[in-house]
Amino acid sequence: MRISDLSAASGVSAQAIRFYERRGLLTPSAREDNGYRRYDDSAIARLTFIRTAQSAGLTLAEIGSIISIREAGEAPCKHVTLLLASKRDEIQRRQRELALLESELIRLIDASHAVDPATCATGGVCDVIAMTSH
Amino acid sequence: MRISDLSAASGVSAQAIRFYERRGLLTPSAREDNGYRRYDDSAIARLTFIRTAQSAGLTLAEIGSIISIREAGEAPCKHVTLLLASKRDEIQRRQRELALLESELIRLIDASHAVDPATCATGGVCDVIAMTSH
DNA sequence: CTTGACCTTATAGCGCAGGAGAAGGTCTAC
DNA sequence: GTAGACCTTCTCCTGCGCTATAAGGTCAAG
Repeated sequence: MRISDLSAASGVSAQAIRFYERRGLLTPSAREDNGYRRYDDSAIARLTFIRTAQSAGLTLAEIGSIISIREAGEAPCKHVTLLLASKRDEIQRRQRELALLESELIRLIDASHAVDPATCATGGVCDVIAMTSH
Repeated sequence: MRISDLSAASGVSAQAIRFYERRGLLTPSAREDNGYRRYDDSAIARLTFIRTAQSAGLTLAEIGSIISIREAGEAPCKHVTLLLASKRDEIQRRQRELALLESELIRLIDASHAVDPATCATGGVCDVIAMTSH
């Protein structure tokens, strides 16, 4: 299988496949005499794994760390569990940040209805923005 | 006032101030004979405005659009209200995405407890990740 | 023998908000 | 006169995940 076949079979662009290779996520099983990359079917499964892990919110670096452990002959289970838990924590942190920002925005939008364009912030830029609770 | 004075008065680095200038957010009131930037007190208020708007989730481009309207002699109220509303929508979209991702992660973490490292995914990389609901 | 479809590498760019550093000019104090 | 504290412009670097382009090699069909 050559790179365009792998691309067609996996739905991942050839450029992205080469990019993953540079990141250590997927190595061709061999090279042809002319230097072309050669892949076997396991490459399709590998790309599926990468895309699935991405959809679970993992970065390529994190995905690479899982693959490294597996290729070192160990089971990455414990590592994966820790990774997923820290990702969950990160997302929950981010959710709290967004909730704060959302309520702030709603407050500002409410306040904006009470502002008169004719007299607002003639010295500054915008009175509504200035009402942000810092 | 020179750039380092403005930096000290505002808490914004001199490099960031120059960066804002390139983005059209803050122009020095004049240049000294030697080319040094000169600022008056309104620059402090302008930087405070920029930082406040940033904390409300606006990008520099969006902040610049508000400033442009004000400098064109108009009140940016309507524009600001629209901007804040679309920002709120964007954040709510992002919140929904994160909530989905969070429940997915929690599901995977739960499932990971049932996996045996000795027998998991010997052909692939990781069974837990593969359980992601696509 | 040339066209066209593939492949290779290397490099640059996106958006976002700056930070870091080079290479040089300027001004004051000692 | 020289140290050092400013200032100027310029370009590159960061993280993230690619995409796009250039410049060239390879191979089968017509």
